[in-house]
Amino acid sequence: MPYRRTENVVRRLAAREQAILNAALSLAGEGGMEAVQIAAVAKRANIAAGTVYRYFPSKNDLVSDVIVTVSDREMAAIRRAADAAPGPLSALAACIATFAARTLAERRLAWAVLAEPIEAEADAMRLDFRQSVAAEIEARIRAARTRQLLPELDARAAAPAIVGAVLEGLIGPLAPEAVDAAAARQAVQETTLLALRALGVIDARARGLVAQVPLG
Amino acid sequence: MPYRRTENVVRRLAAREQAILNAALSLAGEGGMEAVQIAAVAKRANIAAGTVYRYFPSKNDLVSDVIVTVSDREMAAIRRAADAAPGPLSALAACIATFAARTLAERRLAWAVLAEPIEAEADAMRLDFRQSVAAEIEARIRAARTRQLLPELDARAAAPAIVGAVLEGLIGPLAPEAVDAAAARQAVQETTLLALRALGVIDARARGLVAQVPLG
DNA sequence: TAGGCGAGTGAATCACCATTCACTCCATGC
DNA sequence: GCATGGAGTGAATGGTGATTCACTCGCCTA
Repeated sequence: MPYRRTENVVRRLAAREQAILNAALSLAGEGGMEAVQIAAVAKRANIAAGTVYRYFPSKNDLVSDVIVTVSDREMAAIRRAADAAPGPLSALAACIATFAARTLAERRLAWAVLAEPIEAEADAMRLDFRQSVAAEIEARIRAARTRQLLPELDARAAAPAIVGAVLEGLIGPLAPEAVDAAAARQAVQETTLLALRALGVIDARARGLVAQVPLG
Repeated sequence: MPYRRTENVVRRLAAREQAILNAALSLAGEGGMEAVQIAAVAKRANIAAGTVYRYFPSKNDLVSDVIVTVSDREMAAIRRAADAAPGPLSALAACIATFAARTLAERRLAWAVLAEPIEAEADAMRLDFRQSVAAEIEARIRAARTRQLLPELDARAAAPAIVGAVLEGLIGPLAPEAVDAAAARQAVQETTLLALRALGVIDARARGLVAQVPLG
């Protein structure tokens, strides 16, 4: 007769799955996706390599889950910031600035999850994430355009470009290193301004659109 | 007594090295860096795998050489286009548009050489390439700023962002596919306009700065 | 033309990791 | 208590792909 799952066991299983996910996440945050190796994840989660496979069918599934986890968290933060803004234009600004600030705050993880090419299967999740960010920006652009707050432009094409500009400008290999919090804040503001100008907002700074920079 | 290298031999050796480089380049252009495998390169160059190692100490060296080759060619094209422009602002526009157009014309190769993470050693060459492009753009921005043709901005930070916007907007995974030559031309123009607006050029189109789009 | 250098070869080796599986052991259910 | 389901283990396996090396053979020198 099959055993029933004790309350205790259920909790332990869930905790262990979470531990594996956390281990993978922290490894990705430290050394990029290449550091996410089953042996390393297992070690960090204090279990044997084989045990990982009791929770995730394959490494790809694990990596996918890591990406989805990060994606959900980040998208929620971005939407929250944008929704809290007083108008369409400042929502757009908040959207970009939040994405920029949080990305910069966790450079390595963001890079691993957004930019590093990986196995095809997990790659789909990464694409979803990028797509979500771009879609959100695109939606905010359209909202602003509807109210005549932006000049005519191709939102569908502009959104990915904005994502690229933020990533490359802030966490790409050529991006100037932000030494301290002030420098980081400054970099986020500059990048947001650049993005808004690209979309046709000439005087964002004067209008106070980039004043409120989210933490990270 | 060591043999001297006959004229014929020298030519054959050079030809073979070139063949290997070309094989690697075409493979990268078709399937990205992961397609650049010693066995595949050797096969395409009609030689044995071991022979590759008579010409390149390691795969990394081969990949580095591929990147340098592409980099030199592209940088020359970009500089040529910019230098041929009538003024600083149109030089800047030409610089960006040329980079964009040529990148789009060879999406896969450009992606392989500019964006795909690879082994650390070869990665240095890739960085050099990105750095060169960004530096060129940065220089053109400064030149335009000197003549008061652009508003105040941090050229050092803006240049990488422009590179990112072009890459992501044109050949990134989210970029709209350019179906035909007209669509490609259109996409390059849009992206260039976006970049110029980001830098504070409000009426680039009206001023005809993006009219002349290089081929590819 | 004989002798021998060194380019060319490609099967074997090495390294790196994901994945498997025969086994252990603890908690469950009677 | 005792039999047993199933989580946990980690050494062994397998696949992929770079790199090596003992050997062959064509071309150069004398």
